[in-house]
Amino acid sequence: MTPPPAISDAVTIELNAVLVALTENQPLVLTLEDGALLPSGPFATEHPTLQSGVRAWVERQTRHPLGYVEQLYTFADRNRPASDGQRRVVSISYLGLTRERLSAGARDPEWRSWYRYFPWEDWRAGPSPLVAQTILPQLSTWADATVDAAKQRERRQRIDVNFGDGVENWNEDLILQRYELLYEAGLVPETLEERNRATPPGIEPVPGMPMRHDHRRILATGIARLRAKIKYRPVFFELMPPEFTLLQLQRAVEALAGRPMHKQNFRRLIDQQGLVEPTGALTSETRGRPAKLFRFRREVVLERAVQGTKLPLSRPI
Amino acid sequence: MTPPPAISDAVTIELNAVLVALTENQPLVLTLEDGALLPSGPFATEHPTLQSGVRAWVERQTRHPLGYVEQLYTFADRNRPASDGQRRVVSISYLGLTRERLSAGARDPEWRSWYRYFPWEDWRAGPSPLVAQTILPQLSTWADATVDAAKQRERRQRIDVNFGDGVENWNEDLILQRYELLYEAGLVPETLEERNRATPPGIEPVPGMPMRHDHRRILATGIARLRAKIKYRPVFFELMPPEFTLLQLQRAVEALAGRPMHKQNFRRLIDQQGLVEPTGALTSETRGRPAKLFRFRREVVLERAVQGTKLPLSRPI
DNA sequence: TATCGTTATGCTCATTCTTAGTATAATCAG
DNA sequence: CTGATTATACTAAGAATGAGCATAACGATA
Repeated sequence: MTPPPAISDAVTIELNAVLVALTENQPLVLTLEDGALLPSGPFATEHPTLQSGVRAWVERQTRHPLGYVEQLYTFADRNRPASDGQRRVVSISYLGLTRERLSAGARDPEWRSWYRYFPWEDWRAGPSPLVAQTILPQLSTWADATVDAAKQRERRQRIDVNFGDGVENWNEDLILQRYELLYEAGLVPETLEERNRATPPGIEPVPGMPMRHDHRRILATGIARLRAKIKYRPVFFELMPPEFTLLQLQRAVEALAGRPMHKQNFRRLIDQQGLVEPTGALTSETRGRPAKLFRFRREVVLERAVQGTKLPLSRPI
Repeated sequence: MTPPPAISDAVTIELNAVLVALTENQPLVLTLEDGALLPSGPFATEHPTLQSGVRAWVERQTRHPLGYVEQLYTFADRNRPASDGQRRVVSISYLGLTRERLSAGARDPEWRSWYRYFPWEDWRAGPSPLVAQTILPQLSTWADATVDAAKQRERRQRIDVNFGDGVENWNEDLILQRYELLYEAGLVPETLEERNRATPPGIEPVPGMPMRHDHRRILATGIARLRAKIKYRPVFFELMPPEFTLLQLQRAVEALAGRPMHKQNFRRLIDQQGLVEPTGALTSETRGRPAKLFRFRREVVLERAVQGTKLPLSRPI
């Protein structure tokens, strides 16, 4: 049932990482070559496991310990097929969370806000005008551009599910599906190279940086996973400094989720679940009344494994 | 940053599948060689993508269309390291749901209830006596068997989180963690071969069939993913015949989740969410009052993509 | 120094969701 | 005809959620 693999079926493994950090309320991702690539490395024989392979070269590159690592997805890259005698490449991507950032301002690697790649995903200040003003009109045109009535209906429905009406029914977890829809509609290029070709007439490309290969898609996958995960596992503490105020914590979660949250309810949930404990200290870095400092109660991750976290991610806006 | 991979870093890809079907309220999984292996196949050059590779050989083997396929996990098998000139094997596993089963009663491949591999995971008839009577006592012994007080506390906590007290606080999603804990405690063998060695004194092995390599772990991963998934995506319809009664649907979900559900609330949720529509027909295959037949409203998967399903999986028992 | 803007924090209230039923209907076996 | 069995409608209590009011404590500034 498992015939001995032929030589030609040998592949090379490439590891990709979506490394996330958080600074000044911006969700950052580590990039190379002017933001065009995610860091990647080979999976070599000396690595006992895949995950240790990732940790090894990431920590060597960033010189910072990786707080949390999780496998994202594996795929055989269609953009780099088995050709000219090269072995086929299989990419395994990982999501990593890290508390501190590499030398700020460095060019390569460089931390960039992920909203530079997906500007329409930032709804922290309310519905993104990009969606209502640029994306939806063009998607609408795209939906109408098919003669097949059934197909037209299906397109409209997909648009509706993924983007809502531009004001309501926004689900931040659908970032990957939205990206794929935009790509299908020809509104975003799949790769940097593709962007350099002529833009079809009548199409105004949606803002947002492309990357090489399928790295932008991998990034979308990582963000999607993280956005989904924070709803049932308090992984966001991996991105926080040892001590923080509740507002800082809220801003961090908002940065990841890309949407605002109700302050009082956020606090209620966080301490109802016993996720934090006061350090006893206060801070007055901010302007108003000084806030208590808290630290994460790492124990609860064990205790709570059963229930998970709940976040007041204010329902579909 | 990505040095050209050396020849020695070439690997062979193996695809594994956890194929699930459902018959007479038993969750079935497709196995080979007397239940010792999950079906697996090579990833060959002719396959454009990984998923199409899986579909290709699975459908050839089972002669049934695969309703739903999802990638599970990728890992470099430690049990089959690069040795004697062989290339290292990287396994990519998939979860597949199928509506019909292969020739019933066949020996190879053969459908088996997954509870033969994880008997303690079946709580449909209430708390599994295996947990309270066999597993917990032995885990308790294991926890005490370390002198390090901190470690002891940590072990106790893990046991508590994963198994509850044998009666309450059972979370069906933790099947993988439970399996890993049992393995760590030496209560289940990792492989078939391992079982054949001498059992340590004082340890009564927990019932449940082992498999070869790490296939039992892969199976646990698949079940865990499926149990988690049905809570927010109505994938269980992929396992149902075209028409069914609400009780049949409930029994199906219970078979997957391994726990009983509240009948009235189950129905309420299912139709509140518009997941089904009556066919107009009744059935009296059962003894009592005839039940309406329903069919799945496939459209809602699109409409509902935002919200997902909700199931009255009666809270931690 | 009094006021204002700003942030922190405690508390309430209406609404919705869940859980756990009770009650009644419709069939079959005997 | 009776009891067992399954289907289905409906309800009451409690928990969780979403939204907001009210008050506290600070710095800046008039």
